[in-house]
Amino acid sequence: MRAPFLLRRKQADSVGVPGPQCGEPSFLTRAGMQEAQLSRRIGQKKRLLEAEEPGSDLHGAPTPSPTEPRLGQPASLGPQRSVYFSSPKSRSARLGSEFFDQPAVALARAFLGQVLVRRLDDGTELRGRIVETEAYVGPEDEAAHSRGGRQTPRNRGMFMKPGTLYVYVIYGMYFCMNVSSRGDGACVLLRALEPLGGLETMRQLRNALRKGTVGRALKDRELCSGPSKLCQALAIDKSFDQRDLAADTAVWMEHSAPGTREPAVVAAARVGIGQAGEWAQKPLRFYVRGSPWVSVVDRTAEQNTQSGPAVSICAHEAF
DNA sequence: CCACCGATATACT
DNA sequence: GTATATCGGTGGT
Repeated sequence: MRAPFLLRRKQADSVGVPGPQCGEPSFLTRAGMQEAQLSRRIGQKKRLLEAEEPGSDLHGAPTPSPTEPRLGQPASLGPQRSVYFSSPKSRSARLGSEFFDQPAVALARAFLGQVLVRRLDDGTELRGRIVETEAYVGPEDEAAHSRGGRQTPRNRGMFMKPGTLYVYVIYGMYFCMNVSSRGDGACVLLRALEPLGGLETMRQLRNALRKGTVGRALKDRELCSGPSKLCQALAIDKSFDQRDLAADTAVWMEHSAPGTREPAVVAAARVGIGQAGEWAQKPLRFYVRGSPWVSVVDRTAEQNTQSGPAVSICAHEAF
């Protein structure tokens, strides 16, 4: 049962990381293998992929671009000021540093509806709307990796400037992706996306890493409905740890389309927090009410949350 | 729908 | 050695 998984790993190893990117850390593990593997798979299935997804997926050549200059190009110089009112002309609604500079709870809520974008080495852009997040508020938060002010090589990203990614390995085989917020040791975990573009590539990436039967096709709802699922679907791994979401060329966040209504938000207890005492109960998980893309629905929390459809909450909501 | 289980890197007792 | 911000398969209700 385990054999196919190991086998795939070995094959990927022997193929090796494409590694053309200057500046990419060379200790890439999974995602490096993912992309190597994906390139091969895409080679095989290119026609299939081209048939679907008229928009953004796979317009480029399957060969990886020679370099991926990941430091200091567009975003840091660019149109930082008008994040909220970016001109209709500039296709870039990219969120800049100032957006991430909010306390964890505010940022966790503000993320809902925004679009996470991942550009692969071959130019493929994968997109998903954020529908579920969790806030980890800092050293006082017993459920946070930064509890008690702990700082280790692993969680350093939590203490870096707002917008810094904190990607860590969980249960030995999966990744979770966080964004540092304002406040030392505070961050926001991304838990679920509504996939918007590059779904077939996401399916490939997810399938490539699944153990056991390789056969069955994943439903759209299984692509990004969980913190580690979305990392698989977007090929996010440890090499993304401590990158700047406001400046990186392979991953960034875009403001939701103008005119998009604020989603009704449910506040619920965080998932997978067992031994964190009172902190385990606090409503620090936020998700879009009614979204089918959320990983775990909490009916009780939905009843206790007074927010109905967006129209009726205006008077009462106290963000 | 649910409970159980195994896989297994990292931090901590 | 033990716990963990998970996932997917199996088998039950």
